[in-house]
Amino acid sequence: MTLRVYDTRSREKREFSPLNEGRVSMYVCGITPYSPSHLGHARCYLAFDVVHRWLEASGYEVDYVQNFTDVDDKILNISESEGVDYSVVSNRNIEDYFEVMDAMNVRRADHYPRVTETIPEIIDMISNLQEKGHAYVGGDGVYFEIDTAPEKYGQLTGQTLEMVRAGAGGRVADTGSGKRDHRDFALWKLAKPGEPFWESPWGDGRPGWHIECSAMSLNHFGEQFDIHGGGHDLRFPHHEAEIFQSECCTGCEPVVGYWMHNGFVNVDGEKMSKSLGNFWTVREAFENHDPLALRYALLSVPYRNPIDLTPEFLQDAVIHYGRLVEAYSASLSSDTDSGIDLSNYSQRFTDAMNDDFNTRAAIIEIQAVVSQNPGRDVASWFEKYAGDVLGLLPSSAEVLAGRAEAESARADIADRVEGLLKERETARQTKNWDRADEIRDELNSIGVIVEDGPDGPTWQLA
RNA sequence: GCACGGGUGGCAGAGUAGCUAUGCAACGGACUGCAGAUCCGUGGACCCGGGUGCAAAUCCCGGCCUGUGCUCCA
Repeated sequence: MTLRVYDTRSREKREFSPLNEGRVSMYVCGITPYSPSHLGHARCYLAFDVVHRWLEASGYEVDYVQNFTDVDDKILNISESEGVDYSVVSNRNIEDYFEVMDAMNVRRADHYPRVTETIPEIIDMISNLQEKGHAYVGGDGVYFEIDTAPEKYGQLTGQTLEMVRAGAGGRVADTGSGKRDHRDFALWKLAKPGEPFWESPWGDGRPGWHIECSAMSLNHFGEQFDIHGGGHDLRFPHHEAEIFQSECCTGCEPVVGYWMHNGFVNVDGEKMSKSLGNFWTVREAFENHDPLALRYALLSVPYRNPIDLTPEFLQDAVIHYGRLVEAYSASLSSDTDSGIDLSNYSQRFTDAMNDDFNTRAAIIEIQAVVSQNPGRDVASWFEKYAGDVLGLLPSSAEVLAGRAEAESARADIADRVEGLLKERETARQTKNWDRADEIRDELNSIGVIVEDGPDGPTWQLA
C-alpha cells in the first residue's frame, strides 16, 4: 500500500507523488508569537511532526520549512502595552514555543524563517505582482487586486467571489482602508507613527500577513512545492491568498501539490481560542500531564478530526502512555526475545500511516503490542514505531534511569516494608483483619501499595 | 444566509457494501478475609425518512443536529 494524502484542494485522498522523486518539500504556517503557545498550536505542530517523521521513515528526504510571523498588529499591541520593543515579545514567545515543542518530542524543522529576515524577498515579490498588474497602491498600503485573477477564487473553500461579497456585509465600509474592493488583501502596510518599519518603494512599512508565506516558500522551494500545512482556519483567506500571490507572481500552477489542514482542539464542543478564553497554554497543560502523555492524547485522534478535550480523554491517554512506557521499560530489561511475530503489527501500522497518516489506527497496533510479553525484540519494535515514527517514547537512557531510580527508592525502604509485611502476615494468619488492614493503611501512607497474591503479598511504590 | 466538514455502543474512536474494530468504563466469573492487581468472559451502536443493491454504518436523494470558515486565528 502506498501513501495516500488528503488534499483540501481536490477534497480527496490522493496517492502521494512528490515533484522530485525521493524528496519532499513541506511548508507549514508557523505561529504569530504574541502569546505562549496553547494546545491548539501543539496539535498542529504535532500533526505535521508526524507527517515529517513518517515521510522520512518512508525513505523520503524532507525539507521542512516553518515560519514565524514575528511582527504583526497583535505583537505591536502587546509591545506597546508593556513598553518594550516588539522583538522582546516575539522572541520571548518563540523561545516558549521551542521549549514546549521540544518537551513533546516535536522534531525541529529545517528552517524557521522570520518575516523580519525576509523583507527583501517580500518586497521583490510585491514589486513583481505590481509589474504584472496584480497589485495597486492604496491609501494606506499596497493591495492585491482579486479581480485580476478571479478564476483562482475558492479553490480551498468552494466559495465564490459573490458569496464573500455578500458575506462581508457592512464590514467593508468601516475598514476605512484604501482598498478598491473589500476582498482585496494587504501586501504592504504603511507604518503608523511609532510603529516599526522597513523601507520600501511604496514608503516605510511592513508586510501584510499573507505575502510572507508566499515569499518564504518561493525563496526556499521555488515555484512549486509538495506539501503546505496549517490549521483548518487558515484555508481562507490566508491560504487562498497564497495561491493568488504565488501563482500570479510566477505564472506557474499549482503552487502546492497537497494542501493539508489539521482539525481543531475543542473545549465543550467549541474551538479553543483566545477570544473565547477557553484555551490552555501548553505549559499549563504540562503542570498536570507528562508532555509525552499529552502527545499521546493529541495523536490518538486522526489529524483532520476535531478533538474535544475532556478530562476523560486525557486520562485515557495518560493510562495508555503509562502502559507503553512500562512495557518498553520491561522489554529493555529483558534478555530474551518474545518470540512474537511482529510483522503483522508492523504491516497494519504501516497501512494505517499510509492512509493519510492515521495515527489513531497506528496507535492501536502499538497498544496491541504493549499487551504482549516484553522481550528484546519488542524493545526495538517500540523504538522504531512508537519512538521514531510517533515520537511517543522517552529515550532508553531516561527509561532505564527511571527504572534504576525506582529500584533504588524501593531498596531504601525495603527493610521497613518487609518488616511490616511480616507482621501483617502474622496478623492475617491469626485472622486479625483489623491489624492487617491497619498495617496496609500505614504502608499506603508512605506510598507503598500492597497486593496479596496466591504466593503471598507483593508491594510496589505508587 | 452561503461554503466546507462531521453525526457509530456510557465515553473516545476505526471502519466507503457482506466478515468480532480497538481502548476506557460497565457487568459476570476465577482469585481474594477485604481491597487491589491479574486472567477469562458478557452485553451494548451505526441521527431521521426515502431510494439503489441479493446485501448499506458504508452508495444516492431529502431532512434534522452540530463544528469551522466567510474578520486576526494552528
